[in-house]
Amino acid sequence: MAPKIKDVAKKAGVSVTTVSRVLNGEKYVKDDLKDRVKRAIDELGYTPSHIARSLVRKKTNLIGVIVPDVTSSFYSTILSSIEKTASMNEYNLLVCNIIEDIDKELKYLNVFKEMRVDGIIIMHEKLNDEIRDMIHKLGIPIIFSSVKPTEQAFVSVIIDDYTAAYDATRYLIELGHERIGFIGGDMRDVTSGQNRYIGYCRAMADSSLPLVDEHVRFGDYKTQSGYDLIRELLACDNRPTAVFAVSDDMAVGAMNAVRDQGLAVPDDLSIVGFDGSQLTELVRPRLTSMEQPIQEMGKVTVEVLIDMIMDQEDAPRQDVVLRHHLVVRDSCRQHG
Amino acid sequence: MAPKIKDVAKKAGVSVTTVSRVLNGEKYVKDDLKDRVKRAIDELGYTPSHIARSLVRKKTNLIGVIVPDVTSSFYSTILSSIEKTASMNEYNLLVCNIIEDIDKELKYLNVFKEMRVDGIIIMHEKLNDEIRDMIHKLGIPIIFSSVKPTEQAFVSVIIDDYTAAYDATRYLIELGHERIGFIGGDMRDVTSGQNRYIGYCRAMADSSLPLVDEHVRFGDYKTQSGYDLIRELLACDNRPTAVFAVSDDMAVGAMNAVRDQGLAVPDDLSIVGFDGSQLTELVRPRLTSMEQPIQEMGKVTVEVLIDMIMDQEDAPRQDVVLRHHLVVRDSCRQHG
DNA sequence: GTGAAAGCGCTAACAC
DNA sequence: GTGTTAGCGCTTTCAC
Repeated sequence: MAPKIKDVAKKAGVSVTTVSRVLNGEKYVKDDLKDRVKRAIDELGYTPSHIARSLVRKKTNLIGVIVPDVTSSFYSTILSSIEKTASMNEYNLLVCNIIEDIDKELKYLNVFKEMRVDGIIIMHEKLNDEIRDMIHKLGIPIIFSSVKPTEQAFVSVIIDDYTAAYDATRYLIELGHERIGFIGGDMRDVTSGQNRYIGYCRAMADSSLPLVDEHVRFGDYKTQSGYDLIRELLACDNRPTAVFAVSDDMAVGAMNAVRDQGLAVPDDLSIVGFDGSQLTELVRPRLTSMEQPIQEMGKVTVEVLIDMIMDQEDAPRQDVVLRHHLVVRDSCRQHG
Repeated sequence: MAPKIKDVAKKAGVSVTTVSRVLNGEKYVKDDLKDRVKRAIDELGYTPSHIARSLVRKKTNLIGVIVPDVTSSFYSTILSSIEKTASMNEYNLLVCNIIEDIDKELKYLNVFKEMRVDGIIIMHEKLNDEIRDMIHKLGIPIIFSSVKPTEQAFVSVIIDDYTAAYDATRYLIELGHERIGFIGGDMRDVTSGQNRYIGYCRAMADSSLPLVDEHVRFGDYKTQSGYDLIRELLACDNRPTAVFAVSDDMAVGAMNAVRDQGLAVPDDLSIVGFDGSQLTELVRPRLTSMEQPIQEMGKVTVEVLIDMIMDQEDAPRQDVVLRHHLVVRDSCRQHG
């Protein structure tokens, strides 16, 4: 069995308290004792048990993270930033990949509770009643990243999705496009579904451009859905000359569909994506996209969460709204 | 504070032992007591502390995972499969994303030790002496996934990289190509560096095709490196008509470089990738690739690791070698 | 069938 | 400065 603190104490000829003290860097230990303890620790290859520590300290330094899909370019990037920031602050991650499996999410939420994680990060907004209920009862600091659930009580780190979508659409309008299609997400999602759709609508209306029902389609943010939806758009008579897709994955699917139909981006169709994921630089033509500050979003999420964890007062929290910006690449061109 | 087993016992009017018994599904409890306990648990919203349990059971149901880069298409997919399998078996994941940071890896290995994780999964083979030493001393079951370190003692779940590379090269040869370039990985890596290179060399030699130094380049598996290396290849006089890249990421970088030079895949250059990641279907032309059974690899890794964890005897283990196969898509064409 | 009590490995009063 | 000891929340002999 692994050596315990008692073994170290015996070997160093001191009490366990003293060992505990040098372990925790307290000062009230004479140098020679400290040295003896350190030597004993080295010789025994002793590593304190985080389990036992957590039990008495009532703090695990664990953060539970619920990710919709780690294989997505957007989420894996934000996860990587979360992990980096957590690690720098001595926190460790318990990762749950839900893939739209509500049972799995509930199960994990329960695991997080059993594990007594110090905080939880959630990156989706498809909260059904059961989940919402569970979250409220948990009594553990929770933060949402990249989404803002309807409940005002939850704190989020997000961008202004409405304005970002408005700006993206506006960009196409300024390029001279008038028939601009929209490839949307799930309208049950407020942040990434509704807000982006409304931003698009508003930009169109503000320029007195008509909203054509046929040019507006909703999917699930994924490549395949972008692919399928664009084929529908292309089949319209009087098809759009430009399209705004609410995720880069969808935009890439759209690009592929255009190409597979023997047409070209941006000559036959201009496309602007959303997220600013790695994909934008990976495809040809490179994808113009409304960029979310993904790295920063992950970083800030963890920092605010740790703040919440440390805060005894449980002070009320504001959402953090980060800045978006359009990165122009090669997937759009001037029209007419 | 969260209710504890004692609170449940009091509320149900039984001893903590009895509560513990119904918690752990033992049979020697009368039905009416069992009911009372269950009701008390519900009313209190009691969830047993995994921490306290781990302490006494000496089992955490935690698996530490060391991933080179979660944002890579290959690793995020295998991670997702690992997470799924672990979760199904009641194990949770502590994820470490190292990004070639050896200090971070050492730190995490230490965290894994402190946390008393039940097992560790490592997905790279760049083990320096310090890490190797640490791993040996750990005394925790360890398994390598997708790589096989030099030490025979470590167990791995892999494909036969040598033969896979041989087969990939062979495919290009059978298409009539004779000047076949190679875009390799890090030659310090046995599995994905050396073995794939040797497979390529052997396939060329077996067909009496010359190995042209200029046509062989080494990088770091990433898109950018594929991009840069292919530009070098294209600059050669008598440039290759086909290229084998040892990762899909590199292959995609290569495709982009070809296109950015005003050339076309596969007309001017045939490209075969390696991994069978999601990227293969995302790019145009779609990428022909030597596919690793990524999902299965993750699944088997976890299953074997759990076997090792459960096994008191510490029985010697064999590596698991899974089957590779070439998936032909649109990035290669017949030559001459 | 059920409960009392010891102990898992550690920290933190409290005493000296 | 250092050591004794009482828990942290649970499981598990061992008695009844």
